[in-house]
Amino acid sequence: MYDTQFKQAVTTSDKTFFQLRYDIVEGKVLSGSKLSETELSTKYSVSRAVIREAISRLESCRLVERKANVGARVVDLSPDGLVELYQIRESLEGMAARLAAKNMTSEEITELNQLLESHADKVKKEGSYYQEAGDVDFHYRIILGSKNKQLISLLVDGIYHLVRMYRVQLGMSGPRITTAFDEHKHIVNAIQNRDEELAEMLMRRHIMYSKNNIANKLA
Amino acid sequence: MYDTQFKQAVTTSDKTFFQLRYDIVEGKVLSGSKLSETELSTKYSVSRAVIREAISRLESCRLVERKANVGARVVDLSPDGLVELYQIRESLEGMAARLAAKNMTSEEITELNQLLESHADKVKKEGSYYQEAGDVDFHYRIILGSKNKQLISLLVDGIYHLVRMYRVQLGMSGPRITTAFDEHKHIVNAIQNRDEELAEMLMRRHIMYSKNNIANKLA
DNA sequence: TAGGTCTAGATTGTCGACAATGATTCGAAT
DNA sequence: ATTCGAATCATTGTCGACAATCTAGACCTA
Repeated sequence: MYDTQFKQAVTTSDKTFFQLRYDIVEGKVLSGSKLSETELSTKYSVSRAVIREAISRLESCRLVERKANVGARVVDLSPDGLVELYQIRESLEGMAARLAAKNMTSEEITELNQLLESHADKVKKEGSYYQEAGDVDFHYRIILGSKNKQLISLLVDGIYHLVRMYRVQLGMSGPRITTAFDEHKHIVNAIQNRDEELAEMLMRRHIMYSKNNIANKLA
Repeated sequence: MYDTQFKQAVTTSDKTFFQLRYDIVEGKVLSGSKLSETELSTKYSVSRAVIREAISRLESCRLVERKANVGARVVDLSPDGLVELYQIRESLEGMAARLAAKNMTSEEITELNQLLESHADKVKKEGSYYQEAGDVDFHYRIILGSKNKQLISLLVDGIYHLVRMYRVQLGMSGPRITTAFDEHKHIVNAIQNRDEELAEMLMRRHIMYSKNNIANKLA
C-alpha cells in the first residue's frame, strides 16, 4: 500500500514527502518534535526547497502544524484529537458506505465478500487475530466504492494517515478486533441489499465502537 | 470575512495565496485555465517560490490540480463535481450540527437566535431577499459551534471556498432562498433543545434541498 | 532579584539561476 | 501526404545564497 505510492513518486519532492510521512506515521519522528528544515535537508540529502515542499504537503494532511517564521512541528496526539478525528471518520465513512451501497458494481461487491472470506479463512487456519491490515483493506474498498473522488481523496490522502498514526503509536490490535469481523459482514450485507440507510448506520456504529476501543487505551 | 483572513497574512506567501484564492473563487481567473508560474510571478510581482507556495496551498483546498512536470490548472466545475461536493457537505455539516447541539453554550445559541432575528428584520424592512451572506453566516456559526477543530478547518479552510466558487460562477440567489430561513429556524430550535439527532437530520435535509436548487441551474 | 532591553545566533522566508522534464515544430523517409 | 524522429523551446523542479524574522542569553536598571 505504501509501496504503490512510492512508485507513483516521480519527483524527489514526492519521494521525500512519502518518506517523511512514513517516518512520522511510524513514529520514527516523535510527535510534537520540531522539523528543522536545514536539519532535514542534510538528513535526506536534498535541498531546503524540497523539504519545504514536503512539509507543506504534510501540513495539508494535518500531520504537521506550521507557524510563520517559527517552523513546523509534528502534531501531538491527544485524547481530544482522537475523538475529533473519529467524529469526522464516522461522518465521512458513513456517507461512503451509503454511496457504496448505491454505486458499487455487483462485481465489486462479490470481490468484497471474497475478501472477507479470505480473512476468515486466514483467521481459522493460522489461528491469528483479525489483523489491522484486514480492517484497513475493508474500509478502503468501501471508500473507493463510494465513487466520490473528493471523498476518496479526503479520506485516503488525508485522514487515514493520521488514523494510522494514532493506531501505530498506541500499539494496536486489541481483543475487540475479532468482533469487528462480524460488523464488517453486516455492512457488506447491507451494501449487497442496496440498503443505503442501513449501510450508513452500521458503518457509523462500527466506527463508534472502534473509537471507544482505542480511546480506552489512551485514557 | 475575506478581510479578516487578509489581515492574518504575515508573509508575502500568505498575501499571494489569499489574493490568488480570491481571484479564482470570484472567477477573475477562469476555471480550467492554466496557472503559469512565471506568468503569475510577474503579474503579482513576487518570486516563483512564493507562487509555488501559493499554488501548493490552493491544491490542498482543491481549488487547483497539479501534475508533476506539467503544471497547475484551476479545477473545472461540473455537475458531478457539485454533487460530490454537496454529499460531503451533507455529511460533515450534519455532524457539525449534531456536535453543535451538544457543545454550543447557551450564550452562543441565543446569539444565533439573534442573528436569525436580525436577518428576518432586514428582510421585512428592506424588502430584500434572504441573501447568501446570511446563509453563510448561519452555517459558519454552526460549524464553529461544533468545537471540533479538525472539522472546522476542513470546512472553513477547505470545502467552503469551493462551495462559494460554485455559487459565484453559477450566479446565486434564487427564489428558494426565502424558504431557507425557516429551515434555519428549525435547526436552531433542535440545537436549543439539545436534540442532536434531529439537528443532524434537519441540517442534512437543508443541504440536500440546497443542492437540488443549485443543481437545477447547472443542468 | 526581577524585569526589561539589546545584541548575537540560528531559523525561516524570498530570490534568481541552473538542471531536468514535457511540448512543439520542423524535417526526413517511406 | 503522413508518420516517425530529432532538435528546439518553454515550463517546472531543484539548488545555494541573501534578507527578514524569531529566539536566547547577556547586560543593565530599578
